[in-house]
Amino acid sequence: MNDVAAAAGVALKTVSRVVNDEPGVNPATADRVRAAIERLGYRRNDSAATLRSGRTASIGLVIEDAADPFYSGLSRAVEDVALRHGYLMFTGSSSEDPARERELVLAFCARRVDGLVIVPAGNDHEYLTPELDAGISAVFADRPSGSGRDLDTVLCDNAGGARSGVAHLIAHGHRRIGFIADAPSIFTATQRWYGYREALTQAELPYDPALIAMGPPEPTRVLADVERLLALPDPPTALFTGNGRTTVATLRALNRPIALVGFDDFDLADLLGITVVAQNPAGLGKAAADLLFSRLSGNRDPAQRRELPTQLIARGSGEGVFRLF
Amino acid sequence: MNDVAAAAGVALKTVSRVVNDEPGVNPATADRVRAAIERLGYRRNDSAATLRSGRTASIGLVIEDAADPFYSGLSRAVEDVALRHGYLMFTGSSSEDPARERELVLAFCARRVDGLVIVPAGNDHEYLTPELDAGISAVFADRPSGSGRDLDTVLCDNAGGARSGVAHLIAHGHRRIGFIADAPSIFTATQRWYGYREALTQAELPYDPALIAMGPPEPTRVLADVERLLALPDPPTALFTGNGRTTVATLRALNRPIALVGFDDFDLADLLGITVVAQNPAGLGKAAADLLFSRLSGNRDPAQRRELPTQLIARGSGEGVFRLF
DNA sequence: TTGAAAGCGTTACCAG
DNA sequence: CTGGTAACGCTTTCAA
Repeated sequence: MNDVAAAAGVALKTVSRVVNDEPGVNPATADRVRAAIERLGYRRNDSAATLRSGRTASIGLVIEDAADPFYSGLSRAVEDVALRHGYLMFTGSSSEDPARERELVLAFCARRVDGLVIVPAGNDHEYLTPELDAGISAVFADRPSGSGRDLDTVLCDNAGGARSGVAHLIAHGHRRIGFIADAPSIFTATQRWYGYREALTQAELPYDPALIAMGPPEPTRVLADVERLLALPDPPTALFTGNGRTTVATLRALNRPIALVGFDDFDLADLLGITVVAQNPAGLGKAAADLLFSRLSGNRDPAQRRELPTQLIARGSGEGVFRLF
Repeated sequence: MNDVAAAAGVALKTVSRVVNDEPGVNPATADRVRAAIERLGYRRNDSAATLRSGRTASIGLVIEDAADPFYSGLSRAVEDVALRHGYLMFTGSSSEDPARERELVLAFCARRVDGLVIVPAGNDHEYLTPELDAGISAVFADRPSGSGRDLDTVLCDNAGGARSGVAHLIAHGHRRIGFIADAPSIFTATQRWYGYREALTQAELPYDPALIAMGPPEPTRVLADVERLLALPDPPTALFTGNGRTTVATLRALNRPIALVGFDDFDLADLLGITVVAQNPAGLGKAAADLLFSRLSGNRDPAQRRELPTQLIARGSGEGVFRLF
């Protein structure tokens, strides 16, 4: 910038004004400066600007896995909002590891991001307190935090969605419905389990623990659980699966038709004729990012918790019409 | 850092040494410094470190769309390599818009990233020259650049993959094979088209332009093209589709069985029984990132171009066994 | 409309 | 092993 100033025959500050589109520069002078910038191939060093001004115009996003379609949809939505605000985005995948989540978040904070969107892998967010005190804003998406300061949170209606999916199966005459989902340690899995039970209660159906299969999302585990459920003396006539990965693993594990509704929509579910309770990953990301940017522009309201609706999409597998076998 | 130094009763420089794990600090002194750091909740400001040292320990990744499974797989692989090296990653989606690609890249450069992995949306990368001169490393992934300096490039074997897929259909007796793909302006589409023609030539089959349908990846366009091909007086008995999105759009457009092989594997292709030529997005990302980090650690060899192999996975649709209809 | 000087928080360099 | 001082490239503040 010094060189540019010298080349253009103006003061450093004037170059700064031109670079930042600040008002109050003679157009002719500005043109001269811009010519010098072009000629010297000058590019502003944002680190220096950050150091002085304290604002980086960047945010950090921590998700579970960038390669998972649900989180990549969320990620793209956050990115779009950020870019519209002129912000850049750091991304990191926690792989469901609280320590890695923490490292990523703190590394982003050391880079002095202005804000964070976090899909919590862990439950404890005390480690955020010093950063929040230092003025960094943060929003939780997809899952809430169990501890630490009360922060903006955007979730989907997990319990309600599961309730509607299970109620749909009940409406089609099913009385024994298997529930296959992630481990209860995962917030969303527990909420959907809760919705499953609510639907049974509303229909005055008994709750049978033998029909519940919650555990890690590995295909082999799901396969074993599907086989266990179907081998019961009084087997389920329908299955409700707790998320996209589980639905797909279940489909791969099945070798004969059975009524099925899955939480999460996924690509090609339409061609396979799978009835799903769809949530909206992009909507979740957009809502979280919008909330973050309202904080960044000064919103000091109490922390809010938003819950996005789900949508039941009937495609056959929940209504006794099977394409897959 | 000043406060920490005061609290620990040492000089600024000593704190810096402790923070950066530099050798030559008395362990007792170091402990005292660390205690002060803990007590004051101090976090190093990376912007200032960057300003002084010139290294940011961060890279930028520009892909076509973070929500696309192919690019999200690539993205996750790049991220893993970066994190293993202690680097953070900026991500941006170009949406196939050269101007947006350029803006993202230059914004990353203004943040003084040490390196870039770029999936080119545009063909002209002259704009990179000043950045490269300034010492930033860059690697192209998935597609090469048409102009600008010769840079490391990682591609998959597009022509060879298409050739093997089409040859597979020919081996199963097909003599008229439709080719549905992205517009010829996309490098990968053109390469695969080339492979398609090679396979015909090798089998001494005629090339019929009426069987070619290249254009934007919109479902409506694909639908129209599928209908056009099937309505030909001498319609194709098989289709070769040029990428994952096109394959899925084609499947949605079909209403009766026809032999089909698609470029790109995708989730659930196994359940749908779709034969594909699989490329490896994670492998592409890893190779590109490895190449970038070898440059960052001083490798000054001439730019290299790597081509990753593809793999034909037969699942039925290419062999006359259909699950979908 | 323009400029000069101070200072952001760190690391580099040289001295002790 | 430890410390002082300069400097990184910019923005802020104040003055002209």
